[in-house]
Amino acid sequence: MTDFNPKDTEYLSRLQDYYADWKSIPSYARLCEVFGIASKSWVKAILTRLGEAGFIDRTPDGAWIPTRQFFARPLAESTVQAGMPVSVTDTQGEYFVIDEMLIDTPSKTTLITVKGDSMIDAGIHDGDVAVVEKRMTANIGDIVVAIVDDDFTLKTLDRENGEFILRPANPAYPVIRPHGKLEIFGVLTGLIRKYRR
Amino acid sequence: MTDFNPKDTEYLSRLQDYYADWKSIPSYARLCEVFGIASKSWVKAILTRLGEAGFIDRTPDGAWIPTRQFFARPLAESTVQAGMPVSVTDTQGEYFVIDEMLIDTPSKTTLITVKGDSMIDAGIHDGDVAVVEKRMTANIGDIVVAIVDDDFTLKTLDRENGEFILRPANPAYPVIRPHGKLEIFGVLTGLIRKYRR
DNA sequence: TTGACAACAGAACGAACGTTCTTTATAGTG
DNA sequence: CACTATAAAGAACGTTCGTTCTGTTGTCAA
Repeated sequence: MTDFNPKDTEYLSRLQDYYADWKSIPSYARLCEVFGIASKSWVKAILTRLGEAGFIDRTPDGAWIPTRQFFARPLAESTVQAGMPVSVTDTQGEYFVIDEMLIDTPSKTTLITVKGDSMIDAGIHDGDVAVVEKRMTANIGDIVVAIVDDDFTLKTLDRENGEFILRPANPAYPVIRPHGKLEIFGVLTGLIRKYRR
Repeated sequence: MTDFNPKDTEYLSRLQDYYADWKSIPSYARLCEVFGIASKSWVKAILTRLGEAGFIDRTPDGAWIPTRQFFARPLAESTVQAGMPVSVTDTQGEYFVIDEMLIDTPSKTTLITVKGDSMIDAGIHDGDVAVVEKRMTANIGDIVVAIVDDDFTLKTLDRENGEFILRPANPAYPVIRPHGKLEIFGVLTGLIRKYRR
């Protein structure tokens, strides 16, 4: 078995292009066309090398699947200490898939556009998109989407005199003390902001 | 053939969760386990309905693949007017793909982890991930990643007496007045935050 | 010019896969 | 109770898949 060589880079990009189109890694027979070769066994050798290089992996069933590295978005790190900028260290080898980072359980995750500035001190602005994992329990200190009197609100969950309360992150808004029922709709697990360009 | 019914929603969720883990749609046999049923033919019936509902499709080879709708998640809208919560309108039919929303030009986009709190008043916290589109020009008012004296920093671009300056969004930090060269590395186009769970 | 190795091609084979058809269980309805 | 639709189980079958083994071609160096 030979090592991953520059020629395999070409095969990798062909595979990436196919995957971008079809969102799946096809059979060896179809990969012969994709790679422009005629030998299934050689396709297997190529995929094995790509696998050893960390771009693809296999399921317990033996099916080839892309890894994080396959989607390859470089993650750099800007170190700004005490306001004085230090260099961006291009963290080689570290990769990052946005959807995967933000969403663990797709079926339980909802996105909610935030309206209002009642959480502005927590860095949550009007128009931001909140990533909310639907569940009925939360911990003190979590930012939650709560259902109070049949209405939804995004606040920090806290406790006062043994009762749950909902704290805004803006002194201009009052603490919500739900008398009676407090239902949790979900917990804030992520935040997305888009700047107009 | 029956219509897509509420029970299929459960099967769809299972499939989405499996796909989130393995990035592939497995064989009917494995889907029996995933769905918790014992019949391959019924799995096929389910997938056919999911296909007719637009969540999955097939390649020319017959392999099942996810569609855009498969990844898209519902975008709800929480209207919080003047701090008083109003109901979440579950915007039916509106979908949202995070990667696609945040990244227009993948090849020019870099992700940078933010360190420090010099932009905290702009709602950019320590540990947030900045989505940066690499380009050398920017407009006044844009939040930019600038290269000052061979160092990188995230600040708002402004102008003072005909000279470019970099404003932090935190009164505790000084305005940076680069004497001489000011290079723009890129422009902030998005922001991602992950809350620990 | 020969040897060695990398880069494929091709065939053979058993296992797994998708498809189709038939049968069974469950739930609702009149 | 019988009838009907839905939800699933199960078997049977031809095709395709991945795997393995062997054969061929090209290239470069000694």
